[in-house]
Amino acid sequence: MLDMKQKIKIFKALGNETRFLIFKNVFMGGYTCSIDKKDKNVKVSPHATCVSTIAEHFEFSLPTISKHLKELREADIITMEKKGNKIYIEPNIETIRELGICFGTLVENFETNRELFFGDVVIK
Amino acid sequence: MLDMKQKIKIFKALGNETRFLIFKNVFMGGYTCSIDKKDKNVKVSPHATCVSTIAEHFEFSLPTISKHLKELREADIITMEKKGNKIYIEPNIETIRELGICFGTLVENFETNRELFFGDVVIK
DNA sequence: AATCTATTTAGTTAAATGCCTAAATAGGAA
DNA sequence: TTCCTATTTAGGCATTTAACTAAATAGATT
Repeated sequence: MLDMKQKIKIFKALGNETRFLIFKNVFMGGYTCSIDKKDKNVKVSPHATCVSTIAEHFEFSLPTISKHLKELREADIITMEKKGNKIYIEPNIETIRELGICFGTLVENFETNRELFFGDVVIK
Repeated sequence: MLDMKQKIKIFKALGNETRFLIFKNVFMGGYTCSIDKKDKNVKVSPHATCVSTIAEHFEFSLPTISKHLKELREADIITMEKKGNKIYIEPNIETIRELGICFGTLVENFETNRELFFGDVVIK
């Protein structure tokens, strides 16, 4: 389960438009590094992409995108795996699933507590 | 449904430890404004609290807490309703529910796409 | 070995953030 | 009206963030 520090890191990472869009970009997948299409030996999921391929879709410099990717990785919502001189990036679906569960549980508990223990009352 | 700007606002709001804890505090409820217990006419949910009551639980100044609460309200994850000279604060469960659904859908779609359309493949 | 490709690190800068105290506003009670 | 309570606004300051360019590193290719 995600602890508080980890959740805050994730929220911070996604609370910036550029990083949010990079994450969306990684998550949606759809374009792989162009070179890989020629390389028969590179085994990657079609979701995988690499730093410079992502950077192509943004106006920002490569170092800026690299730094953002690092923050997304530290929040554990993407993975970055080095193969050769490139880094393959994929969404970390497990973390996203856990986060979804956290919100679900929160909502569920809230409603349960409210109904069973409190309800809307007039305080006297 | 929550649009992108709204989601980013929510993540930004929760991506700061103080605000995360304030939100948790509001969400967990448990303590109402002390004065309300004496006032038979104030109709509030037991989850409701007010700015100064929240501030009591933090080391930071009242204006700082007030500013953080404003940001949580602008992210639409809490509500603030003025009654008399106090402001009653409650979690906005609807927004949290929607956010949970967003993550759930994201995970679901990811898996569906992966299985139906791609699978892990070797790119040639 | 020299070069090319992919990425990160370092150093700089402007803007945003998170905190503070003091003052202003708004409503309730004496 | 005056005072008290609750909250926000204003202004200031230190830190962090998000961007840049230039240089360094690491691996692949010639």
